[in-house]
Amino acid sequence: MSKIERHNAIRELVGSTVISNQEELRRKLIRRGFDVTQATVSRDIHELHLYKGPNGYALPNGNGNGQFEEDDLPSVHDVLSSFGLKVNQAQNQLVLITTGGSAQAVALGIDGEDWPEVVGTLAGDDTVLIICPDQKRAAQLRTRLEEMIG
Amino acid sequence: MSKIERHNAIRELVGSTVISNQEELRRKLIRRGFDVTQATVSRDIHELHLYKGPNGYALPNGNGNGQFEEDDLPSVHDVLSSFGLKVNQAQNQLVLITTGGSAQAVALGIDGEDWPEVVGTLAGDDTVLIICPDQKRAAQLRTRLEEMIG
DNA sequence: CAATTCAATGTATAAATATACAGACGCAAA
DNA sequence: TTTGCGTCTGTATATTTATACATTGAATTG
Repeated sequence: MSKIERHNAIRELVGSTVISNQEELRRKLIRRGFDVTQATVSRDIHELHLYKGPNGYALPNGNGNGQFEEDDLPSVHDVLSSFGLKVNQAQNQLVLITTGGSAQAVALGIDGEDWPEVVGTLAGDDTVLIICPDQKRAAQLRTRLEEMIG
Repeated sequence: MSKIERHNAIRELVGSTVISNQEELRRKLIRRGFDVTQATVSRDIHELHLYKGPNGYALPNGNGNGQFEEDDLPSVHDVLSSFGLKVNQAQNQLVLITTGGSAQAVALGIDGEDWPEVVGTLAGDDTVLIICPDQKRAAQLRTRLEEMIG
């Protein structure tokens, strides 16, 4: 994987999660497939002009709006087939398991669709919580997501 | 000289000069009559919530970062009117959409109120999930939140 | 008054971060 | 083909920062 891709990943990570130290960032990068050492992470932080403050690392322009700009949303089909692993349902909620570090991208893909079955989404590292209006529509969405995951 | 005076001196120094590391800050404090060690400087930096970035240390608002003070809970009305966009309800759950990166500040404001309608909150980047005891109280809270958002 | 508590600080060192040096790789020129 | 150069990265370690523990001084308590 390229350095540019790694920088993009770092921007996304520090923009969406709290990263307190370089080791934490390094581990998250490894989970995304970037095999790097602390030295490389330090250099990346320098090159990206990141700040470190009370809440961890941050991007220069504040707390970093979402790394995927509004006009650059990933296709939901692409991200689900690439990163989606499994969907579990609990009443009106779906829990979507993704590959490590991909939850935010997947959530953005889902948000971009404006599906009526989706009230809202919440992304962690490898888990997306999807809130649906009711149980029936959750089941419908689950079927759709599972088809996309393949 | 008092700790408060030292903190004021640090604020002035990092606001007016480039301070790249704690030893440099320590030396400048000594020149102003504050006899301190690196450990004390580190503690001061933590207490003042300073950032360290490409140009050295900076004050919390120095780099345009809009995060709120940790020991100063934001007023829920302030954060909702500033960052709140929309509230959706699904059964006993409310999904509050915020501006990018503001979900945690908003959740903090809500948590600080100890409302009986709030069992708990979960914040992502631009989404806060609020769990309520039941559907009726979720509807009540939704109305209140929407009034605050304006 | 002595004892206790608390905040602040220094010392020593653990943890975090930066960087010198060497090697690998790709590319272009000779 | 070889050579030179630039970029990138890892290893080892230098530098910077955070923190455990002990001490001090002031205020409070019995």
